[in-house]
Amino acid sequence: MGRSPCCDDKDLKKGPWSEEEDQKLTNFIRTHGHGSWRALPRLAGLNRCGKSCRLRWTNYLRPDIKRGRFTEEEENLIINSHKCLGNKWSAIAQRLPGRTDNEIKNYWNTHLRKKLLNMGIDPVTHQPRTDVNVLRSLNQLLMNPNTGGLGDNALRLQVDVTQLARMQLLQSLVQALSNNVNAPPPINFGAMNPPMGLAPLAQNQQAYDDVLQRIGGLVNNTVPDFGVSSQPLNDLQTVVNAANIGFDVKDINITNEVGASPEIVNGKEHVDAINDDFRCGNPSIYSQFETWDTLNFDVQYNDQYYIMDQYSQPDTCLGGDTISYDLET
DNA sequence: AACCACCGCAACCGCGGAATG
DNA sequence: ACATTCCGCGGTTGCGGTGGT
Repeated sequence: MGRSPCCDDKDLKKGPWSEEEDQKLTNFIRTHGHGSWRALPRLAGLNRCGKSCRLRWTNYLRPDIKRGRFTEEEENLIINSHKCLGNKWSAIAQRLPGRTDNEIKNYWNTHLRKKLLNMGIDPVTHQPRTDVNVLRSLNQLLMNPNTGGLGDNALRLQVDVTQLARMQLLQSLVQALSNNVNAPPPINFGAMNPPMGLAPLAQNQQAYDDVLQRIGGLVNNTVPDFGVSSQPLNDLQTVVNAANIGFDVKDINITNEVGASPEIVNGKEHVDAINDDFRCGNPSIYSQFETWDTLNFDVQYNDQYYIMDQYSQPDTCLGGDTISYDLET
């Protein structure tokens, strides 16, 4: 019931589109718009069903479609969006101008899924994989003499396992902190880097990069609720303490470059009530977080203060969107 | 050169829900 | 309120290209 008989006609052509068909479809839509997809094929002189025409147009012929390889930024955006939205390809596509849901879906299934699996991350939950197969392969690598037995690989694996345990501990910790129903959602750490040294940032490029990456990782994999209290700040500090990164979060604020007047909440500058309420899991307000919002972190490290700026994607923004950051003393 | 396996991608299929009568 | 039509979405398929043997 309620099903379209659209493609029942056995005389309708299926399969790859010819250049002539593409031309007919493009010309018709440029002149008349697509209107009713069902009526379009007849009006345009095409022996196709409306559904096939719509698909060909939206996935291939549309003039604003971006071709070519996905950039690293696009990859990150897809992964971050997938973390929050799951397989909502059309919703994800809205955040990548010029990319179609079909293209993103294909790219996910052929590249990104495997990439995450290779990184030991479950592409469904975006959590570190702890399933039997992973443990088995870890065990095999540890025992296999061809991989050096207890050589470099084994040591690296030990570090991985330690990191895994550390992450699970941290996640449990934050979970416990979030028992209050009014508390923000638990923070998802994603993959963590090995602990950094404590050398002064300015004299240690690696440490500097690690802090950037660690903060980026924390925020990037977090969709913090910057709600009407300073609770998220407390939570982030808790995380920072637990992760033993070695700096103090002094302030968090969001500024907005698209016209909203910042307001002060508990001494913190916020964009507005809607943005403050922004959180993962409520797609209806995703679009409220505007273009080029900036997330600022003031941090203290070895008695020095740093200002961390994180810029969102140049589109609507999900929490955790990050493409670049600057560190200023 | 021939065969095979794998991969990437365009296109199809079927479902759910909104719109319409 | 109900039946029917239409659209959009996510899952799946199958073809063509490519690389390995």
